[in-house]
Amino acid sequence: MQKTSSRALRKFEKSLPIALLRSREATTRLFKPFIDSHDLTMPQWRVLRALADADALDAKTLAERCVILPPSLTRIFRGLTQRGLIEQVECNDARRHMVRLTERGRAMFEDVVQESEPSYSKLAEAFGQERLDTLLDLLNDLRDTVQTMSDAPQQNTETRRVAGRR
Amino acid sequence: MQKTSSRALRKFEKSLPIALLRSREATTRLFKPFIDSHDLTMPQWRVLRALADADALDAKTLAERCVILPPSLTRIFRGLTQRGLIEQVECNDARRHMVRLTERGRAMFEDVVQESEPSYSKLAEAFGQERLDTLLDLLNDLRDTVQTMSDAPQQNTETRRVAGRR
DNA sequence: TATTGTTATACTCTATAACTATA
DNA sequence: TATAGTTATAGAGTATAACAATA
Repeated sequence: MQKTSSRALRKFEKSLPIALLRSREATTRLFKPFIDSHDLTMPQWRVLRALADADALDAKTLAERCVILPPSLTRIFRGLTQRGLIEQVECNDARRHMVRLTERGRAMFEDVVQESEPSYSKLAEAFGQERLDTLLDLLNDLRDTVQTMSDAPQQNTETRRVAGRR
Repeated sequence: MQKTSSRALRKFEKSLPIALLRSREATTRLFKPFIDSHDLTMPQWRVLRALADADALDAKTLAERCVILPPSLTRIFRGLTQRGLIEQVECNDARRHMVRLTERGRAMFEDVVQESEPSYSKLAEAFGQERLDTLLDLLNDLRDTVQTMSDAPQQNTETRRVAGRR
């Protein structure tokens, strides 16, 4: 097995943003019940997930990694702090709002990971672990590529005029 | 070039739903200006995009393809119809709300495609057309795989107990 | 009786700007 | 003067349930 593709894609399926959205929707639907059962929203879960890999992170980093705008993050901090899942950490730079998981927060994170593991294994088996790894690599590289493009958007003056409206 | 991966992924980057979200966010940011300049929201654009590949589609199909819930789609139909971009089509089954692009709608679609083409080309060049094709195949296959899993979620009774909370 | 879509409602997220505090 | 984060606010999407119309 391990085919890369067995059928031609319809035109609609060649749209990258839409393909990403639909794949995410399907994948999320698979794991969302485990998030829901702990009364977490998906953005809240992303914050816990990000903090689980780090000792502590500031709001700016979390906003970037979790794709959450600062105003939303402020609200999310409030909710997670009130529930005792995260706590603020002192920081040299007093402007920064640094947070980390509490013990309770880490326990909840581990619970969710453990409960969703069977679904992940089934997915890895059905889709292929190798292809899953390839997909993750491509996704992360794509993001890096686009971000690099955005950082230096006007390197090629040849293309500049094309952006103009008719 | 055309490397599959040059660096080890951080733990956080191995989360499939999050990787999909971040890649989509980056990709969308690249193309969103062209949607914005026509006063379209992303969901509205997805509807136009889906209709551009078909003669006419009903609400249910559009909801699935565009990842939009029925209540949102009702509102989107209203907005696009008022602007003369889509129109209702008669249908044998009177329950179905079938729509298609108007000439004006198709013209706007073509405008957006044409204006965003340079950005797409730059991305394809920077990321590699082959890898982009591979990514699209993997994304669409992933979606199919998950949907198949969801259709028959309890085939393996061995895993059923694991879903229980402790 | 099942399906399709709309309406109603509550909540959350998105997005921008204005503001505060700190560097 | 620039940066980090919060507050305020408007708008759009998310999600469910209840309903109407049709099959």
